[in-house]
Amino acid sequence: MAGRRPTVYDVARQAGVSIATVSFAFRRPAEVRAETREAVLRAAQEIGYVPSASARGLAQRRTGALGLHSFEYLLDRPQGLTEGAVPLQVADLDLDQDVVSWDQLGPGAVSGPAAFPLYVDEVQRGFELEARRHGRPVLVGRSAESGGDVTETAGRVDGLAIFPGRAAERLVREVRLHMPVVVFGSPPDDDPHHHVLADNRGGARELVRHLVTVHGLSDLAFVGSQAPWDLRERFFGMRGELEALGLPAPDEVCDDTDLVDGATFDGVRALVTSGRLPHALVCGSDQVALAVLELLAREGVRVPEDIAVTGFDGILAGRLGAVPLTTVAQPMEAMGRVAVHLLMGAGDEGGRVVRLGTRLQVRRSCGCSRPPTS
Amino acid sequence: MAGRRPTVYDVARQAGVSIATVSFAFRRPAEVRAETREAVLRAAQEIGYVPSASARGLAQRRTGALGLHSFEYLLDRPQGLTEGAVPLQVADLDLDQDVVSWDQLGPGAVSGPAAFPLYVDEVQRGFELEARRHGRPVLVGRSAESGGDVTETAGRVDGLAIFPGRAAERLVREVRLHMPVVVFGSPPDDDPHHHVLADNRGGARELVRHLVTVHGLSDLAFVGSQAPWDLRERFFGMRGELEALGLPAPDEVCDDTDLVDGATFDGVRALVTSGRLPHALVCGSDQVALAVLELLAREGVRVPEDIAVTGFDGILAGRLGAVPLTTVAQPMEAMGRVAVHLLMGAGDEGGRVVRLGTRLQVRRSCGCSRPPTS
DNA sequence: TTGTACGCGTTATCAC
DNA sequence: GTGATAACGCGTACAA
Repeated sequence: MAGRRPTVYDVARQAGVSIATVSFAFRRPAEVRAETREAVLRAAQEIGYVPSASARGLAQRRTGALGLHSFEYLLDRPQGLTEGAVPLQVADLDLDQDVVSWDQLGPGAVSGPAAFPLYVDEVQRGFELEARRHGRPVLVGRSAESGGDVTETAGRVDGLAIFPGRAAERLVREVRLHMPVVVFGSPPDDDPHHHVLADNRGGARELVRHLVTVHGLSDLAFVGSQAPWDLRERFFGMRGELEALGLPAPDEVCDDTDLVDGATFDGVRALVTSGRLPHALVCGSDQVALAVLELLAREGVRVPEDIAVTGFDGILAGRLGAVPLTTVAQPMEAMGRVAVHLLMGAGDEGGRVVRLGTRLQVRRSCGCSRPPTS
Repeated sequence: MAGRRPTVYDVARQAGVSIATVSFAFRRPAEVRAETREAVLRAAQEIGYVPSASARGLAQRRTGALGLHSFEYLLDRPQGLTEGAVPLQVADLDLDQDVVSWDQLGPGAVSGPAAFPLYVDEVQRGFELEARRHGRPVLVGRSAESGGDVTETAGRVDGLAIFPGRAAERLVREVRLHMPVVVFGSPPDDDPHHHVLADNRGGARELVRHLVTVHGLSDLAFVGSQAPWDLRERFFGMRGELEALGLPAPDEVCDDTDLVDGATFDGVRALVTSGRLPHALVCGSDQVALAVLELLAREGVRVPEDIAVTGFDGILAGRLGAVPLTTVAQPMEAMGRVAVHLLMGAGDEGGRVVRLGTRLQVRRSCGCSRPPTS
């Protein structure tokens, strides 16, 4: 297994040719005599030659790979929708047993509700699928919100898609990467990057229209931090639709909790204890909505009987709880695919903005008993 | 955006130092005078310097990344559990519209039942999480079952985990990669690779015990190709437990359909039309089980009233159908994490076998009405 | 502390 | 068709 990795020189010696011929045999097989080619390939096979992507990348000035970098705020527990989820500590396991029993693995081992793919994961899925269609390997990099790490990822790829996360929006705007860059869900400023985003305002408006016109709810409150641009857009969308419907719109969100470990949701909690609940809590994202559902359940508030709750994103976890979540779905796989498409478009010079439509997904948490769509 | 990428030479010139100093400023900041370091970093920032991983990898003889390569049989439609799923064709989209409406995206856009993460995806998730804990970027490569592509992935990483898929087992055994390698779910032969696998026999036995002792079912039939090693193990496990319980065990599977596009399941179909159904269909994997459930539903056979159906793996999709699937869950996230752990263990020389325990997940499809576990 | 020079394994441009 | 040989950008002895 170990030992020095064989190089073109080793193959050349083994086959009795020069390194140029070896390179040709691999890259332009047609321009090499058949027997020489055979000999080279056989030699390579025998000694276990694996071309070094580093050397190739250096010589060609391109790596051939595409990158996807996420800035994450829940760094080592992205798998947990709720607090307290402890990732599996592999180092603590005794792997030499005959069978490492399930019980030793703890909750981090299984696809429980805490292990569903989140927003980023579902977009990543589309990214990987599309990249594979182009024959490109994908490099997945993740980091906390410091800037250095993104160049770490960037150095390995020919094009990069970025999830700026909660607070890296400015950082991403400033970084200069000298390669095609796609930014997800971030305001399309005058930066040189491509932008792929969902129609946040439109989606929020459609959702609000449903709550108002179908369920007759008029007193809506928004839950979710206003730091990320897309959540602000959703709040604006909600206000815009309320006004368009002739209803009073709140000036502020009722709870701007940031979804970090141990988020308390004081605003929602205050509403509950005051006993003056609004008709609906419009949450800025599915993850926020799921946390709110959990909180309400603990407090004995029934959804949707006592109050409606909605999300935004359309992640799988929303379908699976005791109260399936009404939400605005983003076309996550499509967003990932579009990002690859933009990165592969060598011609254009960046700065494109692709806005994808959303779809209202009516489930139980808004009060619909027999959802028209699943 | 475009233009030549800045190098250490550019930074050095800009900062008025030598390239060695630039390199030091990044890699051993302590050994460089503070002001020089500042100057270098500022210069780098200004001109948008991104270190080339290719050059670095070449110089250090290691890339710093870990790889995960899957051989897949459903190459461009891994998202579909059923046939006919057509992936989104990004190239056909007009991305210059104000908003690309949802309807233009087609079914490939959304997390529908056809977009759930499959076995490979869930293991990959654990792999990525653990890799990030070690600060390693992950390179995801996928290919059909030809051998060349795996070296393509291998050339880019310091350690590689491989899903051999349906038929690449032998190929993987023969390839010599000169780096730590982990193989998932493949027989632990005398190859130099590490192996991470689930306790297939044990899991199958526990499942059969449940069917026999709790539900009183005795006539069990196995569904699923016997080409992959782990499916064979599961069939052996089933037979072993039946014999241990004093029941007759089938010599052969009742249907060895390979799960490819347009799989017909003639064996199952024959049982249905003959009217002589066994008590239970023990399927070799969840994906097979879900396809069988679909077939039975079309044929008007009720599950679990007319027949019990079980799976193996524990993928999310199994929880979500009309009839939630009783299955044997593998600790998929844990398997991914363990793989990284092994790849990072520089000391040992390969050939370790880690077998992880499974867990019976009782849901509706076996006939349990109020599942003891979710 | 900082600079010079060589090596890392490929690709590609030339001669032959 | 094949063989020398010069980049490619960075790390790092070694020298200064």
